[in-house]
Amino acid sequence: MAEDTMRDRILDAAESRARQSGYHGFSFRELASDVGIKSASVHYHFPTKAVLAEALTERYAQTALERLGAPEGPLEAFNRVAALFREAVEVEDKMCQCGMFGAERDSLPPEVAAATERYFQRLTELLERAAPKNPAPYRAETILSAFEGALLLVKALDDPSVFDRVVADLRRAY
Amino acid sequence: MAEDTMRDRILDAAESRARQSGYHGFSFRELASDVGIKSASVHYHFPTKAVLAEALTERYAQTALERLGAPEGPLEAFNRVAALFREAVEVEDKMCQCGMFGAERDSLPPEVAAATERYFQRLTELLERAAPKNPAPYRAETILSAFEGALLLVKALDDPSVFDRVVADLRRAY
DNA sequence: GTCTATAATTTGATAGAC
DNA sequence: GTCTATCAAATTATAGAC
Repeated sequence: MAEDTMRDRILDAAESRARQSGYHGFSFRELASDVGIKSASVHYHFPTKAVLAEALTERYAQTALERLGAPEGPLEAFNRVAALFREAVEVEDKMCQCGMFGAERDSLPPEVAAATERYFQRLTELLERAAPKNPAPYRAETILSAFEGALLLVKALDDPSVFDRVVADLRRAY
Repeated sequence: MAEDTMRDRILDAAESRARQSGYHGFSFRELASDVGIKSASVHYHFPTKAVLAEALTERYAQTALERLGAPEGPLEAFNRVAALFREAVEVEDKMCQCGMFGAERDSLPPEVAAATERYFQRLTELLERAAPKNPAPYRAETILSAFEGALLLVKALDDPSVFDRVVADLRRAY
């Protein structure tokens, strides 16, 4: 969100809409309107929707992974990931973008599906590196599932407070 | 899936496509093609897409809640819900339909959003009724989050085995 | 109930002027 | 880089014949 190039502003608009409506839920014309240009000009920056969505996913993944860094223990890893997901709920009131694309995966252009998969692979690795087999072998997948699902429940129930309860409950089981 | 009326066949096709691509990811023409009629004939059964999606969500919710019944203890409730979600992964290889619509909620027609919300409210109540404050107050939301998120991770990572690991991990923490 | 035909709008995408 | 203009295809939905 820092850079103010038109390319980034388009990606900002795309991220907002994709996280609310999914890949099939936004159009070039809507993005163009959001940033104050015409849809033909969006195609100058991103030739196809697949290219745009791939760039969007890469940017989202890079930003998230940079913010997480390399936590040293299982608790710090848990807390950092929890803080990251909490921001999606409390600040942006939206799904995780990769969670949205992950759910839609089978109807996504292959390069977008692949970029989405890479994000979750890296997130899983980051968590497992911080908590090797402790307290259980696949705890990383459970934590990610619970967080992604908590965002989903927040939207489905229209109740942001669900997220904090799930995190507290999960922390207790840690 | 039992009744063989055209109405039910259309809903079957809609469910399959909605669980793969979301509300914005399927069209009347595709459904018509799936069941061997023309899109105008789909409109005879469901005047608008919103009406169709609402009926679809009601049917999905009713089927799921009937199958769950009224489990007597927390373990039985956990096992029944786990079995229900497992079927979505192993048999149908698709998202939970209400999970999909829940994620897309803010871009859904209001009646579809409302039907989706009701499903999760009832699921939560069912779990809380079976496990009152045991072992923790909001465990029901955590379990639902983990299951919905596990389906999402299965799709995102294209790895069905994620689901069983998450369930095993969750059961351990029970 | 299903069809043909069609309306009105939107979609992703391209050509070419400036 | 952004525009106007345009395209071919797809979208939800309706009217009316059979």
